[in-house]
Amino acid sequence: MTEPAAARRPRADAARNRERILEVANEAFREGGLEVSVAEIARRAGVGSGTLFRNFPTKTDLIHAIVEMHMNQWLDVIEKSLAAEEVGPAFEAFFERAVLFNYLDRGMLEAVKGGMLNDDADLNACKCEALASTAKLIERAQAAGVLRQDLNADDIYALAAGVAESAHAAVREGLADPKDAHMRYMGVMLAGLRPVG
Amino acid sequence: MTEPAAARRPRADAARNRERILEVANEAFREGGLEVSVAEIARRAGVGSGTLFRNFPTKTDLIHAIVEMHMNQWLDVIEKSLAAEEVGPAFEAFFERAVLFNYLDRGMLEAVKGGMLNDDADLNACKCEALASTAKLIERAQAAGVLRQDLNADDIYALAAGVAESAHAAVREGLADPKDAHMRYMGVMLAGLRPVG
DNA sequence: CCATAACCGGAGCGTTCACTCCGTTTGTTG
DNA sequence: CAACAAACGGAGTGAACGCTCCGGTTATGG
Repeated sequence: MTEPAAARRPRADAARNRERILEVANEAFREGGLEVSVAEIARRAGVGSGTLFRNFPTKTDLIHAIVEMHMNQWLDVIEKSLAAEEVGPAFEAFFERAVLFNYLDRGMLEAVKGGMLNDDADLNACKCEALASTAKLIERAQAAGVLRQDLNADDIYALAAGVAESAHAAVREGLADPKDAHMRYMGVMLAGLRPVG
Repeated sequence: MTEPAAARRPRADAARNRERILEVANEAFREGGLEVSVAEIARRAGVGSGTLFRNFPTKTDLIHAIVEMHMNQWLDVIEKSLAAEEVGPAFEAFFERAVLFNYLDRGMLEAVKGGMLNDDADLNACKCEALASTAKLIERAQAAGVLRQDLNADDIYALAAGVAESAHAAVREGLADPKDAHMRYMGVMLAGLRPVG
């Protein structure tokens, strides 16, 4: 009986390289979108492309790893929002963070728009968990009378992505400072989200 | 004294090919975005790539021609909206068309997001004319008390693009039928656009 | 300190893209 | 209808991309 999946700890330099690649790729995708080349990432990380592909056999694998990282961070955000006391401000703060999440990271935005969360089993699990938790948050807000009844968790994310896109447009046209452009249309959208009547 | 820019009328088949290329490219970019290859467009138009490049020396030139076409159509829409009688419904109908305009054409959306309207003098002129006319429409709506005061023409287009993006997200998640997805968040946005108080 | 396996870098491969070049075909004109 | 310029099409070019391969290097356990 050999040990089939012993998976001994990797060499120290290898582990360091893997972390550095993830770090650099995250930054590169955030600023330049997913079309940043693998060679460029390897160069910035100070490794050869061979090393990169040993850790992530395809570019898609690398992207998936980073997206999963972000999804886990996002799950934390949702949990913290669920723990908040006042329902109304909690929902508004949550929505702001959702817009910011979509606004700050070009790569993540492109990954979600490309349907990447449905391609991978792990990512899909994250997505489902996020949607379930978000649904709770939304139901509370609706029960408290601070959110329209005709919207579900998917709608909220779709709208957040839209506001982020509007913010990008505002930056492009010189209407807003990139630092706080995500807030430019927050007032409009929050007004639209309140119950009618 | 020779005639330096006589520009004699092109051959009949050449004119036909040029029109067919524009037609096919328009459809291809609308459905597939700007990354559709030039070879693919030539194939669908039933011409060689040489013929395509003789009419449009670069891919960018072809895109510019199509974008200009759409901008002229859009200028007509604005003029018609300005001619309408009732200010409130006119503005809402205009905003719906703006969302639809961004929703229906992937290529156009990408071109605008890529800042293409600023790269070319003709396109920039169209853009400026559109913004000026739209500003009139907006000022009337604001004067009639049906639109927030803190938004200008650029803002309205940024918001319309955002709603279109949200609609695409809704289609992706299976929330809406592609045929009328652009209407899914219209109620939310129009509520947000009304003056506060 | 040495043997060895794990790890490294980057040259090279196959593909795709925008774009060019040129021998052939075709519409036009007198 | 003939002769010519205009237009055609598609093979070919160079650059960029994701990815593979392998001879050299280095961390690590005994």
